[in-house]
Amino acid sequence: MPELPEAEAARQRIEDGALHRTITDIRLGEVRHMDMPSKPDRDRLIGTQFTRTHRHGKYIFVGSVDGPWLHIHLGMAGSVRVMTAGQAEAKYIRFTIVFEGNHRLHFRDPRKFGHVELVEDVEAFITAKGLGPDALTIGDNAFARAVGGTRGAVKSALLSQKKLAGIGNLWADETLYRTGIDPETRACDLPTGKVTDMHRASRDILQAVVDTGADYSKLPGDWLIHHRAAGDDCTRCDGTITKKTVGGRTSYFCPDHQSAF
DNA sequence: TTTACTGTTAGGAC
DNA sequence: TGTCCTAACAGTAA
Repeated sequence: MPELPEAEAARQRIEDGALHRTITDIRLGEVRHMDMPSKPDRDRLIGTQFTRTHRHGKYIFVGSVDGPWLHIHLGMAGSVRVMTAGQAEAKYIRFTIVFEGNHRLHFRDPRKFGHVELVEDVEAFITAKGLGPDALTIGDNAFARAVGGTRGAVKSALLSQKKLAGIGNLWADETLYRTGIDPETRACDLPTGKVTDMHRASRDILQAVVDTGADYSKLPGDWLIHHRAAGDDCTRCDGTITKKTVGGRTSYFCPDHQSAF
């Protein structure tokens, strides 16, 4: 369920298990309708080694010192695993990098919303995509500029990768739940203090999820993530969790303690 | 069998 | 020109 924490966990797995090994082969699985590197692009990587990783929002990059970067986006259901020789293949593997000794980096994506491509320059790529600052490292002022001024629903602002890169549906809801803000509130109507609260909350939430390796079962029981069902009891007041579509996304919130401004 | 889904983006409305 | 919203993408699982 990939948002920033899953992308960071994936980057870490790549960092730990896929660097400094010579690439001997690249295999594609069933990739109809998916964007994947062309044969010439794949051939460019054969014989090289990855030496570094980078992540911006939900976008993952793996690169060598002077070669191109491989960009992986997990989409809606993608995941990355490093496998050693002898480990069984899973289903829905779309892209495999084989290293010497049959060490493998797998990109698994049942729903095929993810993609993989070669990128020459990470900064230029981020600029071209129009991505905002990374949600984990953005400062107070930049956050206020990015999210504070817009006229649409505050939840839509949090979800906009152009304003702020990395927050998805789940952690946008979690942020608003913790800060007591109705997801439909116009961002420009929020008092400055509330915008700061949102920044702190989103950063703390994302960092906490990253710290668990994006294992939701290790997150505290009073988080909204464990109560995303209409009719569940609110864990912060006597209210009831309610479901509503905001900005085209399913949103869970508590109308009792999440107020409009 | 029907419905919902964590992300991104093209295209249209305002 | 800019901002915002909706629909569509593909496949699975409840």
